[in-house]
Amino acid sequence: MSDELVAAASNFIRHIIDSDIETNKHGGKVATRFPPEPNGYLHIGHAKSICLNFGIADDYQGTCNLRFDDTNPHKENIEYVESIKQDVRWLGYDWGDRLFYASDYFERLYEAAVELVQAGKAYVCDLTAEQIREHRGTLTEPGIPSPYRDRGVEENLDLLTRMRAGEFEDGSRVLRARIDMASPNMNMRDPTLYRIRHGVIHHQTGEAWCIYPMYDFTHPISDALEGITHSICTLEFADHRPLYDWVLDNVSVPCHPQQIEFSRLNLEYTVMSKRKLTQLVEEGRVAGWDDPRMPTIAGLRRRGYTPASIRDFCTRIGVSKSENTVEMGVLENSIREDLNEHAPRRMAVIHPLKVILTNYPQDQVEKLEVANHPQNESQGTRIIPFTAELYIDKEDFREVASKKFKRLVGGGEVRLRNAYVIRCDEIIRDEHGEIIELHCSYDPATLGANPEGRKVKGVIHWVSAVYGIEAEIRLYDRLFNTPAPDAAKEGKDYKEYLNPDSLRTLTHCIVEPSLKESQPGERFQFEREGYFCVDLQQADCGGLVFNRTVTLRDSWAKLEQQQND
RNA sequence: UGGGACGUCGCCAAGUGGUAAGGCCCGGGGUUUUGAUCCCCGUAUUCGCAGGUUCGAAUCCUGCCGUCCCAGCCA
Repeated sequence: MSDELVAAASNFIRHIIDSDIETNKHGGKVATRFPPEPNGYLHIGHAKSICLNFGIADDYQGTCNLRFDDTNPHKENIEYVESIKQDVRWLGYDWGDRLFYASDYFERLYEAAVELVQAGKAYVCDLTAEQIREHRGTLTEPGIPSPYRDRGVEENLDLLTRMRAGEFEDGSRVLRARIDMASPNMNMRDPTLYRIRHGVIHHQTGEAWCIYPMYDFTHPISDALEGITHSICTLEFADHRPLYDWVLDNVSVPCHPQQIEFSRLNLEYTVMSKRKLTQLVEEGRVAGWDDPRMPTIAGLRRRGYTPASIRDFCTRIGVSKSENTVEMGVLENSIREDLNEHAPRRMAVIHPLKVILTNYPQDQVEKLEVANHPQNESQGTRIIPFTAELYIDKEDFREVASKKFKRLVGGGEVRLRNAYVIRCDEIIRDEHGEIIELHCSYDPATLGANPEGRKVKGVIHWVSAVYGIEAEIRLYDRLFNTPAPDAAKEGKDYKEYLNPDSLRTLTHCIVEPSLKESQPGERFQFEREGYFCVDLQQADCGGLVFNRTVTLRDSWAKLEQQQND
């Protein structure tokens, strides 16, 4: 994290913490937590929360716990637990010995429930889920009390004990808080505290329990038991804060953490809800949670994003309470900035077009020593073989083109990057008129020197046809073709906006020979093309596979686009 | 029509009564053997709207408008 120059932006949460420290509200301590539910993989929105919580802990010499909110064994599993730990660690954060599970507190949670019952503040309710819903009222009408609301303490205690003992079926009873059925806040209309769940094996507690506490009961108590000072969550929990405070005010806990809500991240051209991401995975719309098109941490990692770039992104987008949708350009800027500085340059031809240098000795090989980074000598050099047969990219040749096209045209000259200036003398076609080869001549005086008496503007990349190696290159684009797939029009499903061209796989690309030794996860800039990384899962085909992380900025493409409009 | 929150440049976002930071995007110019990078320069007389208080308001008050969230035995 040493090269993070971007200072942590001022935000309203830090203001609150500053003032709490000033007034010694929590004894001057700062303790946060990141509380994921292990029911899916982490995504870039979670990264925002991770950076916020761990970042605050770092900056205030406080602590940040990793706590799994594992109160719903139906949806949770150990694979998710492991992936979450891996992703948080990969992002560069360390929870030290402060790894917790809400399930660590099941016994104490149960004691707290007993305490509420004894105080007449909770009761066992025999209504069905549907009846409870009917009794709850609506947004504009108060609810009506459950017929079981005034059960005696002893009966409630007995029933709760038997719920725990497994005497009742799923759905037959719940424990409810006794608060206010007429509250304008739905969350306060006698919320459910415990439900019965037989037959599920919890990934941490196994079959020890058949009743499981609800989030609204678990979260405040877990926070308090861990001595959390600032319990940061997203906006949709703001309505739950009165309940959070009610729980802490009505059971015996060591402290009363403060819940603060901020707005979650939305990103253009993707979806962020766990439900939708899970659906994309389960329906095979993508290749898995780590598909490079996914906004998951695992997907971004496989795409080639660095932890530093994601942290940088998170500080750039800031933290506030307003609804927001961040443009992809911000994320792309973060990774480009990192990779521009750190990624070694290489040459790779994505759409090969053969070039034969007719005046170059046909069996000669020149070993050109080339810089790995144009602005950073410390990255050293490498050797690239130059031969009479080369490949250039089809996109870099046009038979005829306007003056604006600064690449190779029929009869014209262009600079081969790090090598000679060549002239296109002849265009060779197959029987269908398709261009299959270019015959060119090179100017021997132009290696590391400008040609005499003329200016050659264009520079294109190339790879020796003799020494180049074949590779598969996967070009990724946005997953959806509309900026807000979530805001789908009436009757439209977000999946209808899936971009059919989000992945283009090119199998016969030619890359320079030095890439043969590259390792999974290694990142490069393919000059004039973009940033690529060696696929983490490459192996299926035995060969080299490169994923395009992001293109280079391309003012030529922009110009051409404008001309076409 | 109940409750909670939010509205500052195309997208984020500072600003907390003293005269609109910054980033991304965008436009113009320069350097360049990556149409990349880098470097300059430019981009809100105005803060959802309307009133009011004040010498002075994005910041305070009143009213209005718009957007988001809430009726799981999910988190």
